[in-house]
Amino acid sequence: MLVWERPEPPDRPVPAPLSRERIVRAAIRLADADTLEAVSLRKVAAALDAGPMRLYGYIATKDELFDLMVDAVHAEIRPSGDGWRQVLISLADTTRQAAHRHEWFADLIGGRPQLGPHALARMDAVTAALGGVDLGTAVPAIAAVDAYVVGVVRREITERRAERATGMDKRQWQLTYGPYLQRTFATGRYPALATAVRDGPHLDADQTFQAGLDFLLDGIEARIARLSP
Amino acid sequence: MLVWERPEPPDRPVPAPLSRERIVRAAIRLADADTLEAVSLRKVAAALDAGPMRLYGYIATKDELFDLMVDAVHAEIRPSGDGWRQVLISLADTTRQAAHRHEWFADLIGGRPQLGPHALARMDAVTAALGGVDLGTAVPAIAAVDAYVVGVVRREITERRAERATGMDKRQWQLTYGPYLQRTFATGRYPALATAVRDGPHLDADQTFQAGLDFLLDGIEARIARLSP
DNA sequence: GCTTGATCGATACAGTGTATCGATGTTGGC
DNA sequence: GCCAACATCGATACACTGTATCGATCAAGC
Repeated sequence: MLVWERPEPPDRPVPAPLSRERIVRAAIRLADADTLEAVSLRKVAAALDAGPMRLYGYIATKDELFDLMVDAVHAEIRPSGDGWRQVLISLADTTRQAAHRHEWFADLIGGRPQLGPHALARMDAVTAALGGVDLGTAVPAIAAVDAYVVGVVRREITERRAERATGMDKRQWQLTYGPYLQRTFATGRYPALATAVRDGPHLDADQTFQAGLDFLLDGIEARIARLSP
Repeated sequence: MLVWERPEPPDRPVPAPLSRERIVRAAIRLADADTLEAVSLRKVAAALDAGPMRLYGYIATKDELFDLMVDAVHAEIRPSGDGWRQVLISLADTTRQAAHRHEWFADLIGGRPQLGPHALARMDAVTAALGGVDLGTAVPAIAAVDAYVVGVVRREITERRAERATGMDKRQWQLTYGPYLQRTFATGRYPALATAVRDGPHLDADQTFQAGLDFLLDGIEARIARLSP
């Protein structure tokens, strides 16, 4: 064959160079589209036209990939506002919104040390914004809001999945879990809970989130007021 | 061979009858001794002298086994006390203690709907104990405390594991993560966080937990006082 | 006593994370 | 310019996972 007739190089001549960022983005795409369990090193590698072992040049282990995914989400969390109260509200809100955008975030949050650059940057921003508050209050206050958000986000995502697993809306969910709950409530074993469910407030997710956050912030406010009258 | 010389039946003549409870106990033993990841259906079955598929007569799926494990832990959580504040403190404390006894609990808590009999019984007991509080406040208050505890417990167990992974005590941990943190702090990228770590309060786990819980309870108390002056 | 039916668990399958190590490409020495 | 030594990379392999399948096994009914 004549050299000048050499066929075109294949469509993907040189495999696109990999990077931690590309790997993390591919993993997040997989997790967003499905579940965290859908993220396997093989699938991530396949999405990048690479063999599984290729990834190990960039990440040491699958857990490290998860850590990087979590830190990437922290980059999306940018609390802002005037005054400590608004900043903490914003911290809670933006974290919650990020978890709603990336449901798998709820599975990882709080489960690994958060020492990535973006997580630290977010903590730094919040700490700076609370500059007016004495550190003895600010530090536990931030920790408390963080913990509360972790718990709320997990519960919310869990409930959302349960609803989605049975049908699509809340009506369907009640139809599926209803019989079981009806039966167990009918035993009369949980009388207080039954009346609370029947007569108590029927708050939606946003309202419940706000109510708990208000408790927390009111408690913090009381302490601040106590210290600087 | 003569029939009356028939050898003794094997040491385990009849395989011990299985039950959900025995299976769950075996799984919890495995998880307590190691990690949740150490719980595989094969190992659980082996601990009960059974083949893996034998378990499927009692549980439908591995997730269901996890749900049962979580509910078994809920049976250990028995909040008590006089007055709504003490009951909520007890709810938080006993939940936290259960998580410290079963570290894997932190991996599952909040991650699945908690509709098992013991979880419902615990919720019923708490709801009943808050009988004196108007339902519009009691329901979100319980939810908030629950969420807060979930977040705290996850953070605590995560930190404990990180410490244990590097050595055995906090000194070792600082020696290992120290250089990385020192380097990142030395960049000056997180000035507010750096001063907070340097000058802020050095609370231990118990104190941080108490501080956040106090914020929450003070906020709840304020609302109760506002409603019934 | 034989057939039929149900039950149970050994085998098999598709998938996982990652250790190993030979093929490959690159560089240094002469 | 050529070859050898070295480093790098990723295909193969391994041990393990949850669980579907379905043939062997045992009990019931006539």
